[in-house]
Amino acid sequence: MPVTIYDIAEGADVSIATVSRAFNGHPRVSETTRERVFAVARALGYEPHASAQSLARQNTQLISAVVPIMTSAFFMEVLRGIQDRLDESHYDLVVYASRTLDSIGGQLSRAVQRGRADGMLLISTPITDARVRQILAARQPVVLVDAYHDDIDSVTVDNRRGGAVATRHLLARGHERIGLLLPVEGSGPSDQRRAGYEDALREAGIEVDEDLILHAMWDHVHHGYTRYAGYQGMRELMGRFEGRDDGPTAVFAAADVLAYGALRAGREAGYRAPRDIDVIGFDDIEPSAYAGLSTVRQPMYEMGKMATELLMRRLGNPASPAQHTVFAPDLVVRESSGGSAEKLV
Amino acid sequence: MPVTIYDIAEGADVSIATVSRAFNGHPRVSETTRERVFAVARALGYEPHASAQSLARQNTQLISAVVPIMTSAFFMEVLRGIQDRLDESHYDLVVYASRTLDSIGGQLSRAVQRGRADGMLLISTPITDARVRQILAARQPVVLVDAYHDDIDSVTVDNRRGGAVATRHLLARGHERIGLLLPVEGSGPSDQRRAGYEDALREAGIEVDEDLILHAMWDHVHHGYTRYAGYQGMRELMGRFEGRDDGPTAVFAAADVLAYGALRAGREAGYRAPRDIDVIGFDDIEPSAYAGLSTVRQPMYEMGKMATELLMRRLGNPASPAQHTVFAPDLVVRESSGGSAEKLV
DNA sequence: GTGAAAGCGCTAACAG
DNA sequence: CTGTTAGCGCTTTCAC
Repeated sequence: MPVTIYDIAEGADVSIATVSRAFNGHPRVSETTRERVFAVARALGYEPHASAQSLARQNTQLISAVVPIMTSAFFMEVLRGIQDRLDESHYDLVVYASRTLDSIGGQLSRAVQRGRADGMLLISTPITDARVRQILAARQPVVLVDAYHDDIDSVTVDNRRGGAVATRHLLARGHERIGLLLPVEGSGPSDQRRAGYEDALREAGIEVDEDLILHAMWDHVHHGYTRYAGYQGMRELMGRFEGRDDGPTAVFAAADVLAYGALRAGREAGYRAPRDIDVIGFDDIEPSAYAGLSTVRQPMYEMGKMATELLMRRLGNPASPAQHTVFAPDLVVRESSGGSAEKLV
Repeated sequence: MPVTIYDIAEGADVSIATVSRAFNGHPRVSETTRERVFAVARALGYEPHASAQSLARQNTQLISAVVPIMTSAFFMEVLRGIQDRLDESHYDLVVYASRTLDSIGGQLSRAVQRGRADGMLLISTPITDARVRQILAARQPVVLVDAYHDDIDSVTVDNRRGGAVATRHLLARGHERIGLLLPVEGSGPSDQRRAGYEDALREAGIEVDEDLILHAMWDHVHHGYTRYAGYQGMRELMGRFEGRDDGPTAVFAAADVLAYGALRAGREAGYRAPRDIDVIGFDDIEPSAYAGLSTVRQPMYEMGKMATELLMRRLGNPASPAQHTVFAPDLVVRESSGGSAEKLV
């Protein structure tokens, strides 16, 4: 039978209140009783019951993270950051990983259940009005990562600037016909990346050509954030310029996974990057280093850490106005756009 | 103020017991009152309080997973399997990711706290006697993944056979001097992989040469499971045969990350795989496909799923004898040992 | 400094 | 079919 404060109260000949105080470091417990309590507790192998504490204290010491699992490589890095910050706290992490972007609503509902967690981290979760209501109704502190809403704390990378950085790199390499591969329409971050792409082109005095821009129409459940979507997207893009001489000489894929698929489609068509076509992605997930993919890096670890930091603060101060942290993206040049391959592996 | 069963009992003009019964699908509640209860609950936006339920029911509907975060790529795949199985249940997942293999004890302690979770998944966690005691004392169902102990359910891959498979592949490619790169000594899985390596050599009538075998002495906190350890290990190995002509013509790295480092060290020394040296790893984590690394694949997704399945069963039947599931490893030939590179990306 | 007692919100006998 | 009541294990006033 598990041992409770009653057992140790009896053993130490004090009341359960004193045991509780002793364990919670309450100042007004005499040194001698405190020691006696601890001695008995140790002898009996006592451990406070988490659920009972949660109920009495009205908090769980749990924070939850909701994440679409197809962003796994991205999430792992963010998770490292979360974990590092959490290690300094007394919070544990419960993970709600949804298989598709649409089932994420269900995971969210579980995560916001009363008494489940004290706060919530939403990673790469598209924020619809319905979800905002759900979140607000839960009266739980929330921090968004890689997503944005005016009224909710968020940590993002400057996607627009990132899009521009990627595009400028390609422009600097002499390209003027630059394809843009996007996930399905309506994703906040990728809309921004597109805006950056257009910014850079206009800067360079180049007109935006819709023929060069393509939204994935595949893998809708993953909102087009898959290798397959990139593969099909690239084929489609190449198909548009079949037999013409004004096809793209470079491609900016708005996510690394899209770039992987694009590289493959290009390869199948006989194009090698960067010999025949330059390719750059966005994210810099782990495999990209091995694939030699040029990309725009999001500081995922830092984003996770910062998001957790913000959440910890908000836990202590729920009323303060929403805070938005924006990280700067970094250009990472690898062989897919002419960089040296020597840094690989 | 959050709404409780008392509020909805009052609103529906029944007792709290009836509300509780209605929500728990108890058969003996009349259809009419049930509907009335639900109506009021919906109107008031009632949601049961998780902690209160946990305390009263003496279970949390939470299962925990303890994992060393440096096995992240491995873990992500396992996590997918866990999540898929969990989606069919009413359990949520709390993740204890430790930064080093040594701090895993602390995470374990948090995970086993009374009232925290109903069961536990230990991923790639070395099982010492002290930990076994800790686990047993917690009286929590536990399933090990990628780790083994007689008295605890486990899901593993046949590491010995995997080691033999990798080695035989190299032997079949004509190699007779095969280097073996291992993490620090004493890791269960890698000891088995080494045993398989020796099995294969003996089968082929080749004597085991200790000079060809090397334990990482770097990155002790990660028990040598890092790229850096592989890098240094490979340099050390090459150093041993400096100026001799009996150096290894192939290397079996007991983990993919070690292989990455080894490839790099080889490259720096002017060796390219597979032109000058064959390299094969173990695990088949995601980047390996991009790196073109031949490897022995562990079915990580299936292992996660199976482990969760076993845990669910044990939750219902705590007393049954420990069950050990062993998966067969798969050889995956890629360009680092002569396979076609066309499948990359 | 310590104890008594009233919750925290829900479940589960036990009655009826 | 439904209500009463006693917990689940711990925290926290409020007294002394």
